[in-house]
Amino acid sequence: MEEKKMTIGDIAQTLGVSKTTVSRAMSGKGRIGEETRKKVLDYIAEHNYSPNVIAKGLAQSKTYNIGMVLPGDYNVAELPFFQKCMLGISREASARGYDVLISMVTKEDISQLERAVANRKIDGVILTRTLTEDASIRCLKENDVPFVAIGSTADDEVVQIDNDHLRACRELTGKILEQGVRKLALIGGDGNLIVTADRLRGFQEAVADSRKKEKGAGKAEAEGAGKASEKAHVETEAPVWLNVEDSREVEEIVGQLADGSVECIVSMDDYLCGLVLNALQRRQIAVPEQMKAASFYDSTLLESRMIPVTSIRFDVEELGKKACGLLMRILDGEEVERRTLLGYELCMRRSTQ
Amino acid sequence: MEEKKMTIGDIAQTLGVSKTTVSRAMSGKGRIGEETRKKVLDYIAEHNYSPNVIAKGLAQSKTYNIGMVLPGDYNVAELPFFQKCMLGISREASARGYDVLISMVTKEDISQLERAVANRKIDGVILTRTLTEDASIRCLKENDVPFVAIGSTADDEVVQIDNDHLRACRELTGKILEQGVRKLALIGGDGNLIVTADRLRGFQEAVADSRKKEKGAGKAEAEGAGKASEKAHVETEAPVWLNVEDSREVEEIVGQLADGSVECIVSMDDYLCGLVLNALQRRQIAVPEQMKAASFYDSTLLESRMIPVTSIRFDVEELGKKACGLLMRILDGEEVERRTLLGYELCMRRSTQ
DNA sequence: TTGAAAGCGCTAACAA
DNA sequence: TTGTTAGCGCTTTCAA
Repeated sequence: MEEKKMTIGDIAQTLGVSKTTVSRAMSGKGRIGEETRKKVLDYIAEHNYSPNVIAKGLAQSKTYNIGMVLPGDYNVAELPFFQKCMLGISREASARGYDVLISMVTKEDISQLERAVANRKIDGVILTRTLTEDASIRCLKENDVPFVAIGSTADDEVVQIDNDHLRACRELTGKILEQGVRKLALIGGDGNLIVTADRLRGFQEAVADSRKKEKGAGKAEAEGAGKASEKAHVETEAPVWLNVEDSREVEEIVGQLADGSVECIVSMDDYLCGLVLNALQRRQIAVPEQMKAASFYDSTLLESRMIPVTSIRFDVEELGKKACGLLMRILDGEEVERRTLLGYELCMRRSTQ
Repeated sequence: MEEKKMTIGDIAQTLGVSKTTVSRAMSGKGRIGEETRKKVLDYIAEHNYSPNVIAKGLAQSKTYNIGMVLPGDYNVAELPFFQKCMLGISREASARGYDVLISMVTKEDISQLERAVANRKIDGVILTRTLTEDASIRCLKENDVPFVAIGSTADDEVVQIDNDHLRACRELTGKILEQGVRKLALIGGDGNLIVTADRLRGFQEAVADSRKKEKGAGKAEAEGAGKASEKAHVETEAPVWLNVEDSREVEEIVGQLADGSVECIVSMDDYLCGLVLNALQRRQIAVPEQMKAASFYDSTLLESRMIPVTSIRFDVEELGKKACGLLMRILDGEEVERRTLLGYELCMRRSTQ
């Protein structure tokens, strides 16, 4: 009853041309008279016909769908990161005539992705995070499905894009150290994630850097001050906890740190940082006077907190967009850069003053 | 190079049967000899062939995709609700052989949904929220796309499913009133959302109810107490703020309420409640001693807070699953109930003690 | 510049 | 019980 059921054949018939002509007019491929072309396009516009993408896809062995792989784990999935990323991807895909199909996977179960691949429902895939031992990546490679990974991976064959977490964490840590804070601690989540490892390295590099500088300074001083510098090094040795999951663990860690052995706690995401702030508050430890805090992502999770929290901000929507753009280029047969690093923004706030 | 490119024709040929036979063996439709059937299925299993769903779809005018419509607004999209919902939907869909295609829409721009519909990429749609003036609903109706709405709407033609927010809010409010709290306030977000209206009504009904009871009690007393009861009524008149968006507004509201005119603030979602707790903390108002607080959703947003917050918990994954189940039944041509109300769980916690 | 015809991989009458 | 034959709506050689 709608124009909906109109086909390329109907148009051809009423216009007295062949289906081929109509097809050509729309795609712009192949020679076609400017006149007839206009005639067809006008008709199409007037009756707002839109072609059946499924049929088109069948003929071209394309689907005009891209798959987006999301974590299906309970707590992880809630992070605002994935939603923002989805926005970027879906906008970019939409602008290019693609739709986004989702597959929610866990470390153990990637059946949704496997199904989408086996059913040939997608032309390519965007992974929204990477694991050290990534079943999704294996699946995609085995089936020759083009994909790009948001996040980093050691596998050089993988087209990957991410914010520069290593540098971000190094700069953040460095800035805090520059402010005169000596004793830092780092708390992070899943150690299987490559970001976690990257941030850890950034953190450690900054700490080591500062130690080196002090050593230099120490040496200069040492000529008059003897062993004083020796102790400074030790103090810069920074404790790290990974695979931290719930508030119980955080409580315990904060308990251990609160004895004055540490001056600033860097958390690897806003959820963890929230738990840290919470634990501190419970112990009546004032931020930033008695303990400083810094975090990653700068999401709404911390927005509603008492003190503005020093944080790294990533433009996640842009990340999603760029990732999608990369995938599109791959689908178009272009060669693309294997590794893209996006920037970040350091937001120094009251929590580390 | 993979078995991937195998078609029903190849199988038919190597097995010396017709394509129809293979098709029948797989679908179970039409008569077919138990023997040949087994032969075909065995072959398929052995070579792990999986049929081309696109081609199948074209032949049946089906896509085996359902659309999921998500809010593309910035702050809203971050709510954990949608992620959980997505999990439920995608699990159920997957189990039934469907994939999930996403469309992110805003109040002004539903172009992604329109595209998916125009391109016939989806067999049906699940809306994850409803607006009073809903462009998505209009679009779906106009194009005869089957859909179910998560959330409520006045439109009786729409198949809708939701948790019973009205009762939930009424019970929550009632419980708090029963505890002897007199003066309540309600803070909510977008007044355009039907849930907002429902919760408001629940709140007001509970307040009115309690007033009525007091009136009854008041009358009994009145014989000896004169005008005392008169005042009690006035105190139960509860202030309501809707369309509250950011921390600035919340700060202002809490400032007004903190003069002792109100004993408990009910927030319509965890984000708002977080802002309220924040504002209270800033003013050194102790929860629950000086001000009680209650919220909706019981999400991780509040999990990392000092005090456990009284809240309504909804099983959102279940909601998504059920919604998807409903849609599947509609797609199968079944008649389904127009309105499904799911339960909730009242979690009374320290914040209202 | 245009059109006819053969597919894309599958389903579904209709025969056999 | 099985096979034949048309399609589904579009693209794409290959001729004209």
